[in-house]
Amino acid sequence: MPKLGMEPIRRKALVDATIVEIGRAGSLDVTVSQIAKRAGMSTALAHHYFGGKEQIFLAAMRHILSVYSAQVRAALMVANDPRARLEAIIRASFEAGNFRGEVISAWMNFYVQAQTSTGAKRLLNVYQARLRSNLLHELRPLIGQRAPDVAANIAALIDGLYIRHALRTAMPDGRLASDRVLGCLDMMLATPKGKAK
Amino acid sequence: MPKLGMEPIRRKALVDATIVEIGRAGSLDVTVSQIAKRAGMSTALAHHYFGGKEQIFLAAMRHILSVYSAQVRAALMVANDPRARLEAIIRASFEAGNFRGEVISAWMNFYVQAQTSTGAKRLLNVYQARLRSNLLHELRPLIGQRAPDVAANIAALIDGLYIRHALRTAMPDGRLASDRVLGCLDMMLATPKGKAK
Amino acid sequence: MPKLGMEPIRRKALVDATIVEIGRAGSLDVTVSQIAKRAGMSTALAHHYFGGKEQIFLAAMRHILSVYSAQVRAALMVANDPRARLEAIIRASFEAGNFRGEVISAWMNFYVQAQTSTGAKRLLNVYQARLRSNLLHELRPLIGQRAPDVAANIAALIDGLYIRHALRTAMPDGRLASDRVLGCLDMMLATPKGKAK
Amino acid sequence: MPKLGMEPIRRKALVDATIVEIGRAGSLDVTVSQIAKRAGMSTALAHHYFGGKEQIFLAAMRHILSVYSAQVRAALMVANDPRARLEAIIRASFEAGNFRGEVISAWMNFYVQAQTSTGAKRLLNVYQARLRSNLLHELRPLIGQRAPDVAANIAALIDGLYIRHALRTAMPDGRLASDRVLGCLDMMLATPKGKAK
DNA sequence: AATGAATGAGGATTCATTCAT
DNA sequence: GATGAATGAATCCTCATTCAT
Repeated sequence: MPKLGMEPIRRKALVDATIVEIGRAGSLDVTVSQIAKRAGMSTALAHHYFGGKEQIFLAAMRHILSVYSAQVRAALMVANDPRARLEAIIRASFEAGNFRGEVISAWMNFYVQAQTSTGAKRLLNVYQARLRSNLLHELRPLIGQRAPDVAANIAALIDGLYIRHALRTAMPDGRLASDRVLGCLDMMLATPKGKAK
Repeated sequence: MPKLGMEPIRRKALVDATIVEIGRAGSLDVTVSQIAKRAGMSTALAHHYFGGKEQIFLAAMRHILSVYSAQVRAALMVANDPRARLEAIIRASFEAGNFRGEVISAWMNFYVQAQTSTGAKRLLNVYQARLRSNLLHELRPLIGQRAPDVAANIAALIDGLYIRHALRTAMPDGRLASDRVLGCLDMMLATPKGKAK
Repeated sequence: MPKLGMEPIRRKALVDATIVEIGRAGSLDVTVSQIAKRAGMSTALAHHYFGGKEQIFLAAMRHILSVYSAQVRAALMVANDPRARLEAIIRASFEAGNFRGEVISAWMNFYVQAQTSTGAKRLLNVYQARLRSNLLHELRPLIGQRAPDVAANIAALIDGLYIRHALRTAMPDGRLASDRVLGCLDMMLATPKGKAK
Repeated sequence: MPKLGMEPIRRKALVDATIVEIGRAGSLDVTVSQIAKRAGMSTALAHHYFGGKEQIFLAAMRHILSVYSAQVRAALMVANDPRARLEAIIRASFEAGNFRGEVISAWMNFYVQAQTSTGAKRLLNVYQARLRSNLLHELRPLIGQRAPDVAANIAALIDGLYIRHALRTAMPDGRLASDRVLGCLDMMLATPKGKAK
């Protein structure tokens, strides 16, 4: 019965199961047992492949971030001018795949876990840095020195919209959210330096 | 040792201890035992006064929100025109008392807990609604119909800046954060309807 | 506010509350706190008057037994011949005041407590002995040597009917129960020694 | 140490340990810890196999009832006429295996638990119904319409003798007890309808 | 007489993790 | 590779009881 090359399959199953379970529970209070059961294996095997609970969580996080990254990259490919590329980055953040109750919940929880786990903290820092650098790269040609400031605003806005949906009052609507961010973006692009006030 | 009228004293001690411990741990994985010890009493007494762990957490949350509320109200008192009042609301959000590692951490955790606990969810909804209504009230005289949209942007921005500080990379700096929000606010106030894009 | 002669009032309140609470809970898993609250006083006072939980239970038991005793004595007063007196004893056992869900439950629980508490055991032994002696006293004139045997049967039958109602399937009906016992009694009285089989 | 197929072994060990411990304590105030220790395992494992304390108790009860059932069935096999079968049923009730201090104690406690636990209540109802139906089945050919009445008497008598031994004044003697019930039975069988009184 | 305050001890339950097979 | 077996440690919570006032 031992099959060859089971490892990647098992790992993937566990990562997927972890995200689902965190989403379902709405918190990191998810037992290895639940995860393993959903992934169709014993807890012992889960430990065997990942070494421990924290590492399972980290792998799940890494997965979410890499999916998000890939989406951004793909969107950037097909956009031609800076403004279009900014839009691509922003829309990718609220893509249907990411901007779902489950993933929002997992995301929030990762922020909490980052308080404790250096691994989680590092991953979130990578995410923040990458988002900032992506934005900066497209903003510079458009607004030069004001780019860092606007990038920070946009990034905060994105995260803020995420957290505001963590309460699950209404179904998350990615289109609405990215339109809001784009509205702000255009406003900032249009405002000449130091004009306001 | 037993004196009369200990209840409010004990409750306050527990609430304070809870916030400190959540801040220290960076998560809600705080035991009643830790809280009680820091508050200088037995776990049994903590249970006696609050009934259970969740209620202790809720009380801590309620405390944080009410402190914040009081600060907003106080700031609104001394501000005379709408723009000043908006500034007051925003600055209150990043006041030194609130915008501290500990409180930010507690805050994030409450968002997570809101996924599970209806009590926590309700409290956060109250916070969001109150912030929105405060902003709206001052924005309407200034920009009329655009007020709801701008209010949503500002609110998201505030929350986003909070979450961005949850990683504790640098000391949270309230001045910087509120300046950033104010910058955006002024930009939005200055932009005539539909001009951008 | 300290009133004179409160002691008997408080004790009675506690005993009554105990019986009610045991009946309500259907088990001895009743906290001193519940009893004290129902009796309208603090747990500390309950301890002050009785010294401890077990003693409160014993007092409740003693009360039930003494009420029962009084009923038997009263019934015996007005009965003139042995047969009538036997009927009086039996009917008293199933009197409405005793043969109620609550009391049956308490009764059952006292049997259980007798396994642990010598006090409870002693009280139940007194009850059993008194019932036996009462029955014997009336049976002897009627059937002489067969009296001990018949007394034991009747006693077992009474207890058996109690236990059978502990499941609370139907409302306990004292009339039915005592008719049943009386039916058996008359059968035994009518059967000449050694006739059966 | 871990071998396969431990589950039934562990469950049996726990059930046995439960009966012993209830017998020893004379009450249901038995901790899972005590039971697990006597069964030679950790409390965690006990919970793993049974899910909780109440279920352990129910399993113990079910075991006692099924042993009793088996004895009745076995005894019925070798008895040929109704009277013999009645005797078999009655003697089985007081068989040495059942009519022991420990089991009597457990039995009494189950009656108490039935006040709270629907599972326990159901099991005792099954016992009572089965006993009644067994008795009825044999009594009908002998006494026809009087069967239900006599069955109820016999059943109550059996339970009454059990409860009377719960005080553990003397060693329970099954022979004596069943002789007493048989004596009553024969008396009832011999008494023509309505003759007494 | 009466009580609010306080706690130590204990109990059910959960869970991550390890191990032998 | 895979798992059932097993547990130690921890956690929340309850409760009888004591004590100072």
